[in-house]
Amino acid sequence: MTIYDVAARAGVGIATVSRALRGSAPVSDATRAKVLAAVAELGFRPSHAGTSLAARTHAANGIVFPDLSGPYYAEVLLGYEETASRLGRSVLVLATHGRDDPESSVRDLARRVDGLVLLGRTVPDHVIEELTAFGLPVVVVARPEVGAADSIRADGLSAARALGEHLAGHGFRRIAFLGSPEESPDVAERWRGVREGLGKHGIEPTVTPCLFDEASGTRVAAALLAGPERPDALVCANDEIALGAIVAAEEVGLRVGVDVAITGWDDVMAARHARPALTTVRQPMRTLGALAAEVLDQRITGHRTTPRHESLATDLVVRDSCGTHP
Amino acid sequence: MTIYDVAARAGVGIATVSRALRGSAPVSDATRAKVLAAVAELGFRPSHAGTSLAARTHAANGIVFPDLSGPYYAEVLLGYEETASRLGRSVLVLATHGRDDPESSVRDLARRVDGLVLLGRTVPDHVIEELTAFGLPVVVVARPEVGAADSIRADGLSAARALGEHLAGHGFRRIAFLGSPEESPDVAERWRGVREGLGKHGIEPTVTPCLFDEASGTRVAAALLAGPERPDALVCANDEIALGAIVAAEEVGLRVGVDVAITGWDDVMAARHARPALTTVRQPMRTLGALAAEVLDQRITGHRTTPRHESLATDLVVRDSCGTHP
DNA sequence: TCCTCACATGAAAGCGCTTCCTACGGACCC
DNA sequence: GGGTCCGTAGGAAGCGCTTTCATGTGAGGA
Repeated sequence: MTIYDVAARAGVGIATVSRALRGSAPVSDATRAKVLAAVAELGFRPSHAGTSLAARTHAANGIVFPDLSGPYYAEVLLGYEETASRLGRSVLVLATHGRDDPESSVRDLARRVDGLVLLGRTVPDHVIEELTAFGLPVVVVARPEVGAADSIRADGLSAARALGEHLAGHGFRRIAFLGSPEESPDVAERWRGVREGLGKHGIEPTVTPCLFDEASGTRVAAALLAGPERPDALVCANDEIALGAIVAAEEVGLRVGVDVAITGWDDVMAARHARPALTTVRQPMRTLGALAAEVLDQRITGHRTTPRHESLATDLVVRDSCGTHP
Repeated sequence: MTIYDVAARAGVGIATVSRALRGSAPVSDATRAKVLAAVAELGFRPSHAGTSLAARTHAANGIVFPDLSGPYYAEVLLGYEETASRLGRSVLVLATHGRDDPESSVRDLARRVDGLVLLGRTVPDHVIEELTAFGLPVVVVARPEVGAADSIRADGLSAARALGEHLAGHGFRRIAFLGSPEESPDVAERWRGVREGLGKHGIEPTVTPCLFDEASGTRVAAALLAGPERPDALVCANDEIALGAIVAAEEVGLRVGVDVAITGWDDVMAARHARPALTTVRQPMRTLGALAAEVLDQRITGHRTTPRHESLATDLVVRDSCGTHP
């Protein structure tokens, strides 16, 4: 079932079929009707490979995740897919997690899409620079600006400041931050904001490195809470750490929100169902994904040629884990 | 940067380059070395469209979700992507949720992949039958067998029976099932199992239709708990409904696990962080995805031509929301 | 020494589409 | 009524690759 069959059925040339279908050049109404009738009768759908080869376009976007576990990325993907498909593009996903050669995987992916969205620390900067230099539109999400790539991020600074001030207002003084600022710019920003917010009240928080999962949260929090200078507030770099920390606090008999405040980041579903409910920061993840698709589309279609850098606001969500409220 | 450039650089014909790269025919060691050197120097990577057109293959799999929200599907996708990419295939995702014409979207997707995985009720049976009749390998997940498609599911029957018996053992007698069995075979299976488990103890549960989200869970549970014959156990078709039901119970001052038991299904992250922690059923979602990729690959490569139908075991996870345990 | 054969290689024909270039009419103008 | 121009349509080239078919080369046998 090729364009030749349709052309033969409609009694026209293949060029005309192509034009009628794509609207790339004027076709008389009568001819268009004949073509469309033939297409319908034959159930013709253009071969993607053929189109792709001839038109040098893929009608597809890629999206690269460090990994897909956790609710965070799923939401981003959802927003991305929704918008991309509305713009007529398919979505190819790639998770670099646990992959032997992420760079090569990303390069391969780059050969079959018109543009690429990269989330976080998936590949080194030089790979991104190469891709953009090659002319491929790239959008980085939750990652510092690099090369000619567009970038989108959630601005955590003001929310982190607000969080710091809020904790100080509750009277907490010995604040520990759980997370590794040097490993991720996002975490660094949160750390900085919290520090600034607390600084206004003359409080100097400490920082303890921690991986992004529950088990690490439990382990690190347990060590801190059993230590000599027990903190009275644990500010965690994400919700999973915080949920793990709540477990640790409960295990040593501390009342979360009373004896020790615990806060997270991301507002995953578990955050509002935890007891006490977790104070956290909500990120517009679906919007992040949708915006990435849009920004990428502008580049692909050539509607824009200068880099665009967007920053989305985040919201502090105060619940009970940072102290009960009147 | 095409195969011609490589051929010129290596001083051979393009056919030889193709053979050397794909191993489709013998090439002398010396020639192969020359070709590989040229490839490395030029940084050549074959055009996907070209390969795809000539070889009539896409080296890509599709996966179609009803929607991507919720932790459930993200895990399936993760397992799928991991295995598919290990098998050398890219993954194209499509979420039919909120789409004006899911059938057409799926058909379009089908034109650019070598095989397709469909989750749940994304498109009508006749579409699947068409696709398989056309020769496209299709695997359905969490959906009844259809046409020549392979199928993979999680067996919820025995876990549901166990759940029913467990609740009866706790002494609960007025059991309400929240979910719509007629809308989904999965839910029907859970309903049936719970009913059978309770039936052994002479208990006849009721069923109340409910959508798959928290808000619906809260609404339906609130109505039931305020009704004339207040149930003492709510068996929910998934965790989100159950988490919503917990909220409803708390709002009317009932102690979950004491005054009313509440159970879910899926074991999402929030289930173990809820207080009381949610009794639920764990499904091997990542394995489901990985198995789908493998089963699909066997069909694509032609290693298998007869349909395969797999059923994976699920586990009852007993926590505190169904009554405290000694 | 000549012939056969296996093996390695190149030329060329597609794969299904887009698009440039050319050709054909009919309408319009002088 | 003849020439010009515009709108429409077809022929054919080419996108980058795979693969068939034909050819050349050296090793081995007679």
